[in-house]
Amino acid sequence: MTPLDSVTTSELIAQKLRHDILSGKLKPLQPLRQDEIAAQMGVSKIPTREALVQLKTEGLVVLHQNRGAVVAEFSPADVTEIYDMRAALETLALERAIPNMSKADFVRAEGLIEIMDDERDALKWSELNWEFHAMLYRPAHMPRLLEHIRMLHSNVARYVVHYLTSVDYHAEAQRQHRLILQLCRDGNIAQATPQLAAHLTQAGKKIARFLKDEG
Amino acid sequence: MTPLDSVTTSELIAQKLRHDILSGKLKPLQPLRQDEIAAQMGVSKIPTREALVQLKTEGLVVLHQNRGAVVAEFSPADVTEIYDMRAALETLALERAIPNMSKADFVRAEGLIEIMDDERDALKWSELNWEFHAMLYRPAHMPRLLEHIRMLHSNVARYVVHYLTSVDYHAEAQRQHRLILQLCRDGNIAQATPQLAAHLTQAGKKIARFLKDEG
DNA sequence: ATTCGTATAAACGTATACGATTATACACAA
DNA sequence: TTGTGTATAATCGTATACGTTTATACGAAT
Repeated sequence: MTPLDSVTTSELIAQKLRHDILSGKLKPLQPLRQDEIAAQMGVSKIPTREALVQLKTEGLVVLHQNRGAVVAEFSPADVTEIYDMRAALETLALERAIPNMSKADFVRAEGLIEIMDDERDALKWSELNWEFHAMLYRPAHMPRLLEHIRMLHSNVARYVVHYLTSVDYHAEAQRQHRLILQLCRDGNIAQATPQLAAHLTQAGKKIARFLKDEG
Repeated sequence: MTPLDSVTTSELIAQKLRHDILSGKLKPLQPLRQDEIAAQMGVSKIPTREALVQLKTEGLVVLHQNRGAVVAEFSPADVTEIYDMRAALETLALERAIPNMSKADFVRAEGLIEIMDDERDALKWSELNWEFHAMLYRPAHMPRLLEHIRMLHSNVARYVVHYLTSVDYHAEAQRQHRLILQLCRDGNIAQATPQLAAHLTQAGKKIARFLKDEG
């Protein structure tokens, strides 16, 4: 809007909607009306529409022809599918990253784990969790791969937050994080990747079951 | 435009642009001007913009703030990265699909291979090649996974077509296709998935090297 | 000659406006 | 009461219009 915003209005709206969806403020199947969002943000519908197109391809909203957009809902089967994809892609990323990891990477990863020990807010913990994983994968120097993983992660982040607020999974997750990090330090690709895969598919199953149980 | 088109104008434009990019009619780094495209299609800029946003997230175009869109260019490193991702995701899909394959699936897959034997047009061959691979993965019943694979495939399709018009890779690819299909018939997941991975990474390396050599 | 600044044109991003589609409410008939 | 048709409102999708940003051409200064 103002001449100084170096980022486009569409992207600002997409960021806000993304945040509201991931934090749970906007719930699955909730309709997202263009006029309403535009008015609330003080802009017109057009950047709003472009933001919705963006979020559609990210998998966070679903668009129906002439019937508007709703927040995407994921079935338990969808969640396990996404975690299976994550396991496939993240093991690839880790495998390629380990040979390139530096001492500084290990220090920062360890620092993140320690911060996570004390973080009680589920949403913030989830963000730190992503940052930890991303740190493990960045040394692979595969930007497209990282972006795909980020999108998959953000697809299930809502459910992770929801799960974490009900069940205390932190301790077990942290134990696995420390184990994986140690295997990275050792340069032990052969054990690190299956450990990561197990970490992810286990989490996926837990969350899918949780979703199923609560109906 | 007319009241009868059941698909949105944005999607029509996206389809046309996608086709023109994949077929090589629009070349890497070529600018895509909104006004020009809109005038050429006889519509306004707005659906054109939405189509470009869509194609951006598919990785086929790159958008620069206030400087418009260009057809995405992939470096050799990008191509190998995408093939590595494909190998990871497609082996997952195949592994989950094999237990669900039916006799009809095998018949149709074999039919596709035979059609491909006689197809000389590189673009059409590439489309048939995708159809063959998709057929192997559909029984997995993982729609999100299939969609991700489709996007990755379309990202490199241009370069595959380019490669195929210069180098005769058909015979070797067909041999590998027949081998993989036979392993699927046998229900031999343990051999089918590494064979598929080899098929893909080999193709990726060949195409990346080809790109590098021709500058 | 090269560099810098300015004017002009081209292209982008968004607000407004309007026709088309879908949902909702209500009357009427079975 | 229940179902069906129609009128009305709400919402979507796109064209037009306009201000802003970026690129290009040209002239002045070093």
